[in-house]
Amino acid sequence: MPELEESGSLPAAELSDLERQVVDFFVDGVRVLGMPGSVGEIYGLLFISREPLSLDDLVQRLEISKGSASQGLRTLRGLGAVTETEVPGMRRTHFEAAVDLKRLAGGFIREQVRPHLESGQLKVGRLFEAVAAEEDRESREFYDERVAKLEGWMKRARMMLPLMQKFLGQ
Amino acid sequence: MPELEESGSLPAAELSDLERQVVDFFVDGVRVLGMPGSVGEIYGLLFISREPLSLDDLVQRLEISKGSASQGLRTLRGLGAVTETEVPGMRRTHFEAAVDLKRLAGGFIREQVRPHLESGQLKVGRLFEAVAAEEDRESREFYDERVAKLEGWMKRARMMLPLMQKFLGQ
DNA sequence: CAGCATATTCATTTTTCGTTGAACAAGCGT
DNA sequence: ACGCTTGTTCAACGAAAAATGAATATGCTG
Repeated sequence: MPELEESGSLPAAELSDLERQVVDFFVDGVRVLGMPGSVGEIYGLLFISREPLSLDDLVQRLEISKGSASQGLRTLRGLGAVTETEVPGMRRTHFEAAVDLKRLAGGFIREQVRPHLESGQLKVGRLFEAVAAEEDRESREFYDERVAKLEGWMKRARMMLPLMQKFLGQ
Repeated sequence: MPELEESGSLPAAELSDLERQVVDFFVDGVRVLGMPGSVGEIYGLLFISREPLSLDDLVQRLEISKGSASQGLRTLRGLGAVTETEVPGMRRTHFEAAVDLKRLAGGFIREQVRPHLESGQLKVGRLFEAVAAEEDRESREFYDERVAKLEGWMKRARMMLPLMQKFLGQ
């Protein structure tokens, strides 16, 4: 009795050698960026798939839970790293990987980088207030210089973002 | 009986408001970069200290274990983010924060970024081999295009490093 | 609108990662 | 050489993050 694999919803073929390697590549990649490995698995498999995959495809082929798949897809959608596509005649929604580097970088910066830079800026503001409360003049001057340096670093970081995007954009 | 606080090695003053804020600022900062919070605590306190601190100073003021302090300092030294200084008449070695952005960024790139990019490059090489093993011509062409795209991304990432360093340098 | 297929949520379990602290090592001063 | 101060290592522990899967929600389709 031969095992079928598609159309219906059956035994879920194991990942090929190539697929496994690509998935692992992206697992490492997203880990470096501070995201859970399952996000990398999902993006990796979509990246190397010739056709869009459904949530259930991902669950079966990657052997992860529906919960992980759902949450991972939400994250990737938020980043603009996957897009939903309607596959004619199929009910469930399918996903494919966005492979435009500019878009990917933009999503990451928007979702993961900017929020930190913004909250950092707020904190620097509060730091200046804390410095002003210092009584001793020499200490205050030292602290002020340090916090000013911090402010400069943050400014540079903010300036670098558009630069990066420009560089990555084709 | 008044509590003394310095020279000897006694009760370890609590962090001031300013110190606490700076420490927290760097805890967040290094977390974003994927490092343990204690590394941020240590760097933060050194950053806002007018004089170099010993390992024991860090243990007492931050209320962390010697183990964390030792390991954190090792990490920071590896990054070039702290330097050892000899304080005359004191046996134990003291540390101060390096506050040159170029140096900090360089250390981070060298220790944390480059290794990943290099192993990534190796993996892309193996991916091309795996693609070559694909029998079906159309599939092979698709896979080859995708892996080539990956290779391009890695190349861009490598090109961006010197750009960043140049931008951050002075 | 009943019944089924699909997707999300979230309390619980599992795994990963960081911290602790005691044991150990290194080296200075007497 | 010995004791004492300082620093490192590492097994065990604990906290935090991720994965799971059952319960719940959503919404087609007939």
